[in-house]
Amino acid sequence: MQNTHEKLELFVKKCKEIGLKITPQRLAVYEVLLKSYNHPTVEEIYEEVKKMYPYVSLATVYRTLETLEKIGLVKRVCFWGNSARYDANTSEHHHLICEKCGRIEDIDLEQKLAIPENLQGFKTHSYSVNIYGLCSECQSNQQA
Amino acid sequence: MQNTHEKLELFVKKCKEIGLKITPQRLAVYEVLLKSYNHPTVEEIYEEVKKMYPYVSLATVYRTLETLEKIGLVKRVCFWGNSARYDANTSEHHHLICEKCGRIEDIDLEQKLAIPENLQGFKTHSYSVNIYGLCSECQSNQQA
DNA sequence: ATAGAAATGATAAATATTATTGAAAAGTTT
DNA sequence: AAACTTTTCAATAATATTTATCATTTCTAT
Ligand SMILES: [Mn+2]
Ligand SMILES: [Mn+2]
Ligand SMILES: [Zn+2]
Ligand SMILES: [Zn+2]
Repeated sequence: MQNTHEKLELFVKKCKEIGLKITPQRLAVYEVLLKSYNHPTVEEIYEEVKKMYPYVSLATVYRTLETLEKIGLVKRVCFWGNSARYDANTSEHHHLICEKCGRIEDIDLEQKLAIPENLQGFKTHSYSVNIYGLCSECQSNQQA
Repeated sequence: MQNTHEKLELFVKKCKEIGLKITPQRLAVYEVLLKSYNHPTVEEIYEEVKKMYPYVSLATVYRTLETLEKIGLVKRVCFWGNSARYDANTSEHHHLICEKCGRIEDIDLEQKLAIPENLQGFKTHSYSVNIYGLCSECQSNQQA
């Protein structure tokens, strides 16, 4: 597992390769996402970035996330609620989702699925497992 | 596997039990979803319902889908794009998603995952697998 | 048939996302 | 370095999606 600093260096390297400019905003958006483990919404990332760059625009955050996704450094996750959430952890991993509050946690599943490369005409390349349930907090709230 | 008619009867029965009124709009929305196997968006369901009830309101479709989900007759799926999609197939099954065009197909995976009832404090109750790839149509388009 | 409760339709409001645009920054050529 | 071209930026406008409001209609039990 790489640390934030190494990941940021990788980002800089990748940008140079592709010919993307390394702007403070891009770095800030990526850094915020690297440091957050709760799969934040665009709005949440925006609020965090604003602490460093108060004049940043929400549209810039949207654009940057789109760019980061395109070059494969972040993933868009969208299993709950109706706003997109992002994840800087691009390694194959799975999610535990609270159906009450929407909390999304990473989970490392030992069990692996063997997915055929071709399935119903699709050429497959990855899979993800979402496990649904109630987080501990929501469980205690429900009892009350 | 029940047919549409049986499912609609079950719906009527369930409504009576819970005290929900059986309105033509509700039946129409559910019927449209029962007959569609492509996980349509709300807008798509609305367009279909309008063919039967030209004066139906989009808000009613949203409301009805929410109600149907609440009583467990439909599921909201949201893995691609940024509008909700619905599925009247509530049995445990999984999905094949084309990352190019967003097509979502059902898939019957023989492999099963054994999910512990308790995981990281969560009380789990179900899981779903999303397999990502390119549909056959998008594969041929890409070669051109 | 009537009354009361609940649902609908039309529309407004709220959220979420994308497109546009002019300016600034960076890169190139001379 | 100046002039020119290209890329990116930020702000805003525009669009898309979802939810709330409320007067009216419909459903259901009596
Ligand atoms: Mn994750
Ligand atoms: Mn399905
Ligand atoms: Zn929760
Ligand atoms: Zn496709």
